[in-house]
This record gives sequence, structure tokens and C-alpha cells, in this order.
Amino acid sequence: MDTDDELRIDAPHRELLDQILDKWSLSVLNELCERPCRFNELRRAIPQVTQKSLTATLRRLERNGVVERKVASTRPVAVVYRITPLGKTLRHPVDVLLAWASQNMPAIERAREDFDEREEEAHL
Amino acid sequence: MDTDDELRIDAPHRELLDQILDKWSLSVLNELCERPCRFNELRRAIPQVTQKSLTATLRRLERNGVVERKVASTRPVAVVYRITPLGKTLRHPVDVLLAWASQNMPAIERAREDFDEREEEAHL
DNA sequence: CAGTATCCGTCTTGATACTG
DNA sequence: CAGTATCAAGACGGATACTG
Repeated sequence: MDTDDELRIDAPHRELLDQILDKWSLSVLNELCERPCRFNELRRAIPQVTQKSLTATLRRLERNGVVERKVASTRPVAVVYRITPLGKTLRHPVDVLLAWASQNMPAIERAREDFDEREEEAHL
Repeated sequence: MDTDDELRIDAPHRELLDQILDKWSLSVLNELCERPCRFNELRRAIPQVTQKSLTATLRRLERNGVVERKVASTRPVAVVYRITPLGKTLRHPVDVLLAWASQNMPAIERAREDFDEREEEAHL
């Protein structure tokens, strides 16, 4: 029985979402949606990320075609990252998700408190 | 300058998305959107998940208020998991995301191949 | 049935140092 | 400036065994 409407999760979907919705990707995408950035600009914009993780994130996003990396052969080299057309199409789904998160954050925090309280009671 | 429209990612948002979009959550949500399930029903429905991970996923979802856990004190105990009203509202954003993934999967796979090819060339 | 407990290997992360 | 390389620490996932 697979008369299910949409919510089908298979391996490729999962992998894709893992690569694009990971810890730093959304922040990077956010920055690059506003303007193209240099590597160190991004670091300053997202101070918590280490250069290692930022490099990894950018590579992943580049590989998946949502970010473009351009090297100018000046001295010293200048590297510019910018969002691709494909990357821009990501903005809508992500916004929908973030809108959901914002709207329901209060309800979720209440749920968490309730849960944690019940937990405590149970462990007396 | 923070005249940015929406894509703001702060720690609470990130944490929330991590909890709800993690490896098994979407599959579980998928099942529970169709019908309430027993623990072992879920295991059969998602054969790749171990009971440890399934337990952890269900606890997390329960804590965030998207899944409800009900224990019937029969012998042996019967535990039923069902989606909450809050959980149902998650379906739309997730569907939007999955629709994006389905639509753009071909483009993404092309991007990956191109990237990997360029990588190889570079390493000759 | 619906878990918990434990061990163990992997995968990720961060810190630090170095390079063209 | 924009990375790469390396190593250690910790989180995570899977396999197995056990319990009310």
C-alpha cells in the first residue's frame, strides 16, 4: 500500500537534506542570499563557526550546486562565494520551515517544560 | 543593518530543526501521520532503525510536543504513539522541503558529477 | 511487548600549526 | 587571504544482551 501522498523519505532525500540543512549551511546560505562574500567575511558574519567547518560547509554546498566559488588570481588570492540560481530556489522552502519554527516555538517550549516536569516527577 | 527579510538562524531555531529534522524523525513522522502506531509497528515500518535510535527519536519528538505517547496498563503493556495537532502542522513545511528536493534532485546530481569531475582533473 | 544497559567503532568537532 | 594538515576529545550509531 503506497497510496501515501507525499511524505516519502528515501535515502537520497535524507542525504540531500543532511547536506543542505546541516548545522552551518542555513547560516551560510543566509549570508550569501544577501550578498556574495569572501571567506573571512563569512567567518566574521558567523563567528561561532571554525574555519575548518566553514570550509567543509562551503565545499558541500558547492558540490551540491547551491553555492559557487570564484577565485581571482590576484596577489594574494581573493575567493568569492555567491549563491547560485539553484541555491536561490532553496530560499522558499527554508523560509517556510523557519516560519513554522518561529510560529510554533512558544508551543514547543511549553511542551518541553511539561515533558521535563513530568520526567522529574517520575524520578522522585 | 538588519533589514533582512526572514532567513535568520539563531541558536534556538537551529536546535529545533536539529531535533525535528534528524535522521529518523521524518520517517517516524511520516508513519504517524498515517495512523497511530505501536513501538514495534514503527520498527517494522522503518526497518533500518535500531530500537535504540527509535526510542531516542520518539522521546525527542515527544519532548518537542509533536508526538504523543500513551501507555495502556494491560498485560503486557501496550504503548501507542500518535501525532499531535502541533505535529500535524509540521507536515506542510516538510512537504514543501521534500517537493523542493524531488524537483531539484536531478540538477543537484548533475552539479555533484560536475564537481567530482573537476576535482579529479585537478588532482591529476 | 517495549523498552534499558553496555560496549565499541566511527564520525564530527575543535584547537593548533603550517602554507602559497 | 584562504585555506590544508594533524591530532585529540566527544557525540553518535549499531550490535548485543537483559528486564518488567
